[in-house]
Amino acid sequence: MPRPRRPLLTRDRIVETALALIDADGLGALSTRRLAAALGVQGPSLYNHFATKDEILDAVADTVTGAVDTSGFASRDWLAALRDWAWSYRRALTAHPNIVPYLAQGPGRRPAALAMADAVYGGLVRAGWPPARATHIGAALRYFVAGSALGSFARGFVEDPELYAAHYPHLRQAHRLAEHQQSVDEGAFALGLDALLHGLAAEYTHTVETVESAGSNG
Amino acid sequence: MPRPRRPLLTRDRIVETALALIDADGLGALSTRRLAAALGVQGPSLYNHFATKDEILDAVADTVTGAVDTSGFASRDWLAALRDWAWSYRRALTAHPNIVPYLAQGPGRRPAALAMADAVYGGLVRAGWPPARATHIGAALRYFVAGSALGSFARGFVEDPELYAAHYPHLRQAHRLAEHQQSVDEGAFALGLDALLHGLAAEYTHTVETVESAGSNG
DNA sequence: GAATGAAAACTTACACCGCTAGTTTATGAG
DNA sequence: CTCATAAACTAGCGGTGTAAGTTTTCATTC
Repeated sequence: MPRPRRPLLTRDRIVETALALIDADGLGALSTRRLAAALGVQGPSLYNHFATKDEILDAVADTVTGAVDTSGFASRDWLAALRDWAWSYRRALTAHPNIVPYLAQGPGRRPAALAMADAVYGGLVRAGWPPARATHIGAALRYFVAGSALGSFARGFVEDPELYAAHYPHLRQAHRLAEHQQSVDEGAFALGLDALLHGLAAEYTHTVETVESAGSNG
Repeated sequence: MPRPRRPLLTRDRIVETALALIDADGLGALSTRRLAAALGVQGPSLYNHFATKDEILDAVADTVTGAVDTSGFASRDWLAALRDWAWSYRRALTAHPNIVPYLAQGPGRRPAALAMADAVYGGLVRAGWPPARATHIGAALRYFVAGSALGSFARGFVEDPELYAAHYPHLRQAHRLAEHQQSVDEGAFALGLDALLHGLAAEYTHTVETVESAGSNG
């Protein structure tokens, strides 16, 4: 089959199908040949649209990150905006958990990740945080969200309860975690996020409001 | 070469060499043939000592996790113990950043990860936290540490400053992040950890101390 | 001490992987 | 109409994890 009258592939169709395969079968199960087959095409044809497989994965990761809502930084106070963003970020990642290990390794050349970082940083600076602090806060929350989406505490626990009872006395009920995985993960996320934001709010009164009053007085 | 008089391989030697290769060249550069060559042996010989490559990686991940110090939970108050543990955990992971993407995906069948979870959970329960809360706190801190070791904010940024200036106004100086990567990451970690612990301390006075006094009064 | 079974190296080989090169033909621009 | 480009193809390279079977040594048992 030579060049077809209507192109069989588009970047969007490739990315869309890749994400569906990753969601269904995991990151390790995505090969260029399998992806091409799902698109009704031979493997190397993908290279007419992307230079490497990693470029495809970057595009997939970017569409996932693109679903994150940072609009709160334009309309709400910084604390509420951070909370909204963190939850939206978490929802976007847990909707496609299999791509998270790839996605979590830095923003790279992915526009959506950079736009997100830009919005968060800008919102915090506008709220009065010193630039260095704004960078740290954005990074800290990203760590927390990415970590929570990547390494579910419950996932990967073994079935046999005896194994835990014998060696790890406090994990006697660990096998129950699998049943409640989602609620454990969400509970841990909610608790950790609240604690983080509580701590940041305290820091804010010390750092920003003190500086502001000192500045207006001097 | 048939069976040698003295075994050429041991599990320990395999794990040690695998970690060295991963540290040097990254996770993706570790193949069974390359690992075997570094050990002076042919590829399939590894399968006399490990059933799969993943089993080797699990063992590597477990030795890294084994370096984490949880002794604080036996000797210090829970807040100090959590802080010590989190820093030790972070140091253990950042000493071998290339294995983190593999390691961060849950405790699985790795004894050191399970022992760590057991120590943290036990320490928190002993301090008076309700079991469910103890689970959540341990998970939340693990999210944060793993996320910080995995997805450095700075790593992966592109060289060209113009690229950022044009599209992401607030990230105008983002290219500088690469220069200060380590200090940004450590600063973000320190700030986030302090905020998290600050929030947990506040929660503790509400949850545990209130319950205890109510219990002693009732 | 001989016999035997497991252990630990080997070689060979399979199916799959990402990707390159070169071919063919349809498209769209001049 | 010409022609470079685009988008599909086929063939194939070097690499991957690992299964299968071979050989020899070690460790154990009679």
